[in-house]
Amino acid sequence: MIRRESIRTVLRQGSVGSTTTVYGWVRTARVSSKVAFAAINDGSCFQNLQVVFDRDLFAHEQLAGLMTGACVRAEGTIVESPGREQTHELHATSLEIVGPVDDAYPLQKKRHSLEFLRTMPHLRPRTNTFASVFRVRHHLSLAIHRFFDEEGFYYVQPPLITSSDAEGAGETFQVTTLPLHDVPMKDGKVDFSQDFFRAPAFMSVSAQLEAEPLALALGKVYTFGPTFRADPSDTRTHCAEFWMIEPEMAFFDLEDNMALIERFMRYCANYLMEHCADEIDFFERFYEKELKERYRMIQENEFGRITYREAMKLLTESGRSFDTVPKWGEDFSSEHQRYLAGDVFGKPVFITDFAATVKPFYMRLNDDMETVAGVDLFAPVVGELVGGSQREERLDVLERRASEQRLDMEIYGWFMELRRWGSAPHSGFGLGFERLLMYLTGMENIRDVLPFPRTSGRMF
RNA sequence: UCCUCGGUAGCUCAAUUGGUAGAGCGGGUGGCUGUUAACCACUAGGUUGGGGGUUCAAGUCCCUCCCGGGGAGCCA
Repeated sequence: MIRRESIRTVLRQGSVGSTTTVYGWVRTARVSSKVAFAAINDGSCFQNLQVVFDRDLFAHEQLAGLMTGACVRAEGTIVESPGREQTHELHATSLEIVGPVDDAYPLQKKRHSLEFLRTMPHLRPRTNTFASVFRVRHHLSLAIHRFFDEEGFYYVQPPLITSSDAEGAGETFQVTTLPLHDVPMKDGKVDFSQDFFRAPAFMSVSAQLEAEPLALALGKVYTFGPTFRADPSDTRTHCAEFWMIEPEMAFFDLEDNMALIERFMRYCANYLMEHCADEIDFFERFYEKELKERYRMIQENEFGRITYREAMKLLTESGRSFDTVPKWGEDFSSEHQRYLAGDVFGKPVFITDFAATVKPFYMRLNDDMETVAGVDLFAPVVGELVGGSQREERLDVLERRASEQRLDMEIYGWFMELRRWGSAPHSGFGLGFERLLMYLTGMENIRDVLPFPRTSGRMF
């Protein structure tokens, strides 16, 4: 058994005068004639531990192993530090170079570009930036589970392999065991009866369709899992494999839905402020100067609220010349989103009651017969964070809208049956986990908040 | 897929109208009585993304391909 204390434990609970053993990776080392210093980090917290070496006790060759990136074990006494930058440090009595590095080690103690670090996903977690991102990612995940648990939701796990392409979502990855060099054909088409499921199968692009039946039995449910999109879109906010949170609630209308989204965002912001203070300080210093203002905006203010109709009016009367002209019956472009969330409101803003033509068939038709009870939450910088709606619970209306959008009713058979027997008003939303993480860390590329990002054309 | 900007030492970047490729960091060697991404001295390190072209002469101009950043479209 390896005996050691984490640096987090040493710095937060270690008592002066006690001895301890730590393991960690060298961030930087300074050797002078009488004394040497090494800052080591084991990932347990943002701070490094300063280890001090009396040069009378350590051979020159041994200290030469304290190169940036080397894994070391240090044993010693915890003392108060005379230095300004840390309250405590470790006076070493022994040092072992557990995993040495040579001069080809690519990470230096100075700052690297994010582009360079993207080429080495196996090493970049050893940087302040990525270790912080992944610690925040952990805490945000926990915050999400806690929030929904406290709100009385059940965590459900819909399948990742599905039979249907969720309406409105993007392109799918197909799952097959058919031999790609010799695909069986029948009547000029692929013979899926010979495939694993005896039918075409896809990676899930949304859990919503499967979440609805669970909500209409358990009341309030949420999903939190990976989602796969084969869109060729190459942008800083898109990824082929990402995580989504998709709550679905019986007996929630659109107002209830929005109130839930607001409580959710506030809970996450509060939780991270409490658990990731060092990381948030770091991100504010190096990545997003207004980061804490962003948190305050979520914690202390109601989000903006505006209908699609009002938003269109605002855009057309703004006097701005947009590349895409805003037009009733069409969706907002990203410059429209940026204008509304960034310039007009300066905080996240709900857009509600969209023209029915821009939203999928399952959103509830409003009494005006031309808008639907959908809601999008646009945030400055990252754009669309949340998309949700009150679902259409009236069978006749749902069937009419589905046929208007020329959907294959066979695939949606069971979805229709939910409305045929014991139908209930219900709502839900979907939230991109990585986009939320981007918003709350200030990172501006989705590839930098995923440990091993998968994007079109690149597996790293 | 389209538009746009870029690719120079391991990293971050310089290099005037086309005229001898440099610096800081990192590495090596030595020095320094407690440093804070320490400091001082010396040193090694380059087919300027690949290929082709113009020119007496190309990192610099032209063509083409590759790779990366940003934007558009689509979406979360």
